Amino acid sequence: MPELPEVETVRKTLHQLALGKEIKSVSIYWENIIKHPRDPEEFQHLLQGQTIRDINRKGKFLIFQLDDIALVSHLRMEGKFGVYDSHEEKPAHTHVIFHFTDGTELRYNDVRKFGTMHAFPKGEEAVNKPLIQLGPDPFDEAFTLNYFHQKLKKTKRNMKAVLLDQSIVAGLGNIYVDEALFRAGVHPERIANTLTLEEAERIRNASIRVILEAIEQGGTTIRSYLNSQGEIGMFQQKLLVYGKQDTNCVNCGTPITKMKVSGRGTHICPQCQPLHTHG
DNA sequence: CTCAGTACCTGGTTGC
DNA sequence: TGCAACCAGGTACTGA
Repeated sequence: MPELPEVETVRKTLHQLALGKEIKSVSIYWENIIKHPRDPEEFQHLLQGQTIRDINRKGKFLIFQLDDIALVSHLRMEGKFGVYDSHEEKPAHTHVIFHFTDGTELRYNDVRKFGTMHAFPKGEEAVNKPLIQLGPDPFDEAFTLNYFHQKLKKTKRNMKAVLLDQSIVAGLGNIYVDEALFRAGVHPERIANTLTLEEAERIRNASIRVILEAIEQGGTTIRSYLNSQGEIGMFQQKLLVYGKQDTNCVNCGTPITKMKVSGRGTHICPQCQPLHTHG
């Protein structure tokens, strides 16, 4: 469940469900999820007795602000958080449980075990990996056209790879990159340092719009089981190219095609997103 | 330094 | 039907 709008939806849900709860203890069933501190027992120790005071987000990262600790978590491909009563049956693939003093618990579930958690003394999360590497969110003031165009000028990678690079702009993933490039009318294999300022502006504007609309819709739910409340997104109804191969483009009627770019499944309208300008 | 390829995992789908 | 290969909303690491 993981691009910016989905993580933001999870954040809002957990803010409702978990704020003010005190962690009594932490159970860890797959240690590789815990990245910092290295020692899982130290991680458990840091969180014990801490109360959840706020829940923030940067890019695709959730940041739980506790009394003295910041817990930074990334859901990667399939990570999910949910708050449950402690006696509710524990589904498969539950790898970390934060037991609260009130008899409820926050569970981290992740079929592919790709997700990550980092715990830091409060304040240190912002100056350490992984957060330190992130560029601005699309709608941050820092994501100016000038900033974006300068970044594009410095690389010969294609636009798909550039928009997936979280150090340039944080929060876009495979779905929203395809949607933003389609709305901007730019082919994903266009080389970044060949883009005009006008093309950069179209991509920037499309990225911001797509992300904001998706947040309003509660994110995108595809290929997902019915799960915790945070997952029910509606933006899949607004997708124009992602997963739409062999359907007709809403602009020109040309069939949407699927290809591989930068190792990722990529959806385009070949008519609206030409790689080379014709006649 | 940049960048393409691979590793990390499991499970659903596709195709022989 | 059986089963191997491929695919999946992501990123860290490796080595050229």
